[in-house]
Amino acid sequence: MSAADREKLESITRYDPAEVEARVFAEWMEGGYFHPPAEGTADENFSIAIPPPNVTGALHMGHALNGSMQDALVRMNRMRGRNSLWILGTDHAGIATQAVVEKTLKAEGKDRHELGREAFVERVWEWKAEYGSRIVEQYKRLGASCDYERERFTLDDGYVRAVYRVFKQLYDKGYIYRDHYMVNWDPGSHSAISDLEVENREVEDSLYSIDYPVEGSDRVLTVATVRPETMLADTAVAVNPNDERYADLVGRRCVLPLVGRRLPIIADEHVDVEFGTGALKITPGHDPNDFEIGRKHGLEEIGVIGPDGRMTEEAGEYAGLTVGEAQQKVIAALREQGLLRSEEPYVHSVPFSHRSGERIEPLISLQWFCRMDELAKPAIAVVERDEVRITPDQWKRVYLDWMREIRPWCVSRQLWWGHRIPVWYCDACEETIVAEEPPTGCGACGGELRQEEDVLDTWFSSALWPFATLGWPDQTPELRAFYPTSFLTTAREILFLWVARMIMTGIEFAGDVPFRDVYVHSVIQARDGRRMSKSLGTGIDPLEEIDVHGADALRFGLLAMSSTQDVRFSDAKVQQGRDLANKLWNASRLILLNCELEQDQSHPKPPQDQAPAAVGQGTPTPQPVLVEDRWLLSRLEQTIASVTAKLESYDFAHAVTEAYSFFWRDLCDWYLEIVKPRLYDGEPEVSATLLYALERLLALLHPVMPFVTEEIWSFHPARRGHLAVHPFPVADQALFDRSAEADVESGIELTQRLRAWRDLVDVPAASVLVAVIDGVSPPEFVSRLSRFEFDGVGAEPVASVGPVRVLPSEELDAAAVAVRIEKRREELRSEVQRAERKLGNEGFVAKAPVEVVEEERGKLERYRAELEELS
RNA sequence: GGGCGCGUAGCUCAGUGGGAGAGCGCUCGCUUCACACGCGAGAGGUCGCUGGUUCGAAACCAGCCGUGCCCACCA
Repeated sequence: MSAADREKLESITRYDPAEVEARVFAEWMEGGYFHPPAEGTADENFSIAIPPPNVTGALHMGHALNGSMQDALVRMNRMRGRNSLWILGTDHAGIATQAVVEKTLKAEGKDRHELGREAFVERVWEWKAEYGSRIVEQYKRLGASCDYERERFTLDDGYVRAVYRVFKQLYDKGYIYRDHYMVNWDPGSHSAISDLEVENREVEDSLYSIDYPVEGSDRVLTVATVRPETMLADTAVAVNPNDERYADLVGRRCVLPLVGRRLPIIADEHVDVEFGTGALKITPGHDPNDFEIGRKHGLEEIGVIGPDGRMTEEAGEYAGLTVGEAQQKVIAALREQGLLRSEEPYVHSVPFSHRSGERIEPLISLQWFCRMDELAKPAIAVVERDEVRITPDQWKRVYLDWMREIRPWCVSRQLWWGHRIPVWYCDACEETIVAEEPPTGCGACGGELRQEEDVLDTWFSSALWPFATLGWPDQTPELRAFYPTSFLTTAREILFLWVARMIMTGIEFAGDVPFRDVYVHSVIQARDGRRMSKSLGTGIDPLEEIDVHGADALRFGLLAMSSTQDVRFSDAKVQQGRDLANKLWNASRLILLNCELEQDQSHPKPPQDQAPAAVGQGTPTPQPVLVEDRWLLSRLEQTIASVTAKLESYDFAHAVTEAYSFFWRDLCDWYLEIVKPRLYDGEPEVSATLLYALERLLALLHPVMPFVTEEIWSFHPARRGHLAVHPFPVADQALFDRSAEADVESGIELTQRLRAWRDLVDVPAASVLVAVIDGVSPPEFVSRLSRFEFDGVGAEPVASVGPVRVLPSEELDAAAVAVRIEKRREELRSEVQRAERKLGNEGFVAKAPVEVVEEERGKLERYRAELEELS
């Protein structure tokens, strides 16, 4: 070790992530480790496509958790020598990005219509150039080992080609079509949105009952509605066909109040006899159910509410009013005419735009749709057959249930920022042309063409992410080497929005599923159990956590928190991660400053050009003789086996806590304390064991805590290259040693009993007690770590702790000892009672497995013997 | 309305048929030559409630109470 390194290790007693992280990350980038060659096959390689964050986004806890999981797996596989690609990129996020830029325009006192489409889009690109890489930089802070050289954007040129190719092919297959249909109109973004972008919220409204006079009769039909203003667009009244009260009215007409239109009275199964009076006003233009009923019965579709959220000319005297104003005016008019029968408070669920937060206005408009049923079929089959495995498996059923009920997808959006739909219209001959490249003129009449104004739903392009990022539709080397990807982690909220659609498009266009494994991770909630959300102000900023505690601490904490169920964010877990990083640093200082490799086994620093994956493990496998060394290595190898298995099965929380407990308890609390005298003596065998264990432990932890492990590794005498590309340890079963484990663990147990005994009889911590051993001597360390000397002579013992007979001494207070002994007797009596009761149960002895019964008998015997001794 | 979860120590959570666990917090004791972001020792739980299955239940089953999420076109 160089003098400078030694000086650093000696002087820095607290790990400082802020000093380390940027420097280490730069070294990885310089090494090019995250940019694998496009070689080999997808089966040999490992790849993940990151769920692309919005360009407008900032790293939030969901990204951080998701990124920690993905990075752990990518790093582990990279260390195994596989070509590992984690592809990174951002989503153009149509509505969100357009909204951001519109806001900056507004601040300048302009709006996008003044600028015009072209200039506006130009403006958004400028915004993207300036701010679009923010989230990518934030992923670097987390330590994410993405391939930053292959960064993609859903609107870059190649990606647009993929989107147009897919659109065209779906159109040619007849899946994509244009129709006047009921859509979710979002007045906030002035666009249609898909069903999946709608969230229902409970709202308190008023339920109005209104009398519709029946034509040529003195009867009335009383209908109930929460939206009286839509009555202006009513085109029928419906009753249930089995409703005898109204059987005679079906086929007749009633008169629409305020408007005077004659409305047919129709019969439809949809109407609930029990609800209200059993009569339902039908507004096909502004209610999704009524729309269905209207199409079934061939009713007229009238629109009285426009895309601007105001009443249209069709609304007559109400034209120009907002929906709310119109409602008040309609109610006032009805009340005046005595047709308002009642008004009562009513709580029901109402659709809101997930994007803008505004209340959805259902209305009929001309939109592009994609029918999904045929695409869904194979996507259902692959999940049924587990060719795409969804974990935890309850989500498999959720996926399948949804896919089996899938409905057409409204893919057009009335925005300017996005993939402009590749459709051209000829006004001269009414020809519609769908093409991947802009056509020069109308093929039929040579007339001028104008392109569709609408853009595609953002999710239409993200659905292609796993293969479009690899260069599809070209048959690129990347596509061959990394498709299908290996794995996807996701929040469940985008299971339908994104995951299902990737599976469908992957099968249809890339010829295979996009990934083999989907892991649906839990949601980290705010500390108080509410949702983390910007608007609620409940978000916790991962970057602040990184600033304060370090990226490794946050990563460890998030993985430790993660679980199959949702959990509240735990500062304690992040702190545990920070403490772990610090302890790793300090334990490593102790080891590195006191251990040396045998001369001929140490290696020079690696040449820069050395192929890292080709470098094997640096420290030679030790051949330990002493029981504590064998114990440590046995525990180490078992931990490697277990942690690896847990990472591979996405059980991150248990993986990290198990590694933690091996390191903290076994290595630091026990092994290091046990071997300190040998360590300070410079004994070669301890050096060999510790350097070996440290190397393997650092490698094991590196996927979870890459920075601190890499930093420590830079001081390790066996280092030949970066840990990021160091071989990942494979458990060496030859080092498993059950008997060493049993011996050391019983020594540990005895040490703890002796320490507890001392504490309870109030012996000063520093004083050494004298005792003799009755029977087999425990391992050497027991005496030292418990501050007992086992070579006493003469005197009558004053107490027994296991095989240890404590001899009298000045520091021992006889009364305290007596109290302690009585306490132990109590414990033993209760244990004996419990065991006797159990063994006295005939059913237990007869039916429980033999080994369980035997174990119980053994315990009883031991307790009785100890009790005997104490009497 | 349908579906899926959850209810275990003061807090946040593990634990899925054989004597209740972790981290944090709390108490007591330690300036022990890696670390006070540390070391040692403790206290603390009728495992939501009620029944059932079993020799044995925190775990399995049923019901109830509480709580969270997803899906759904009753105005």
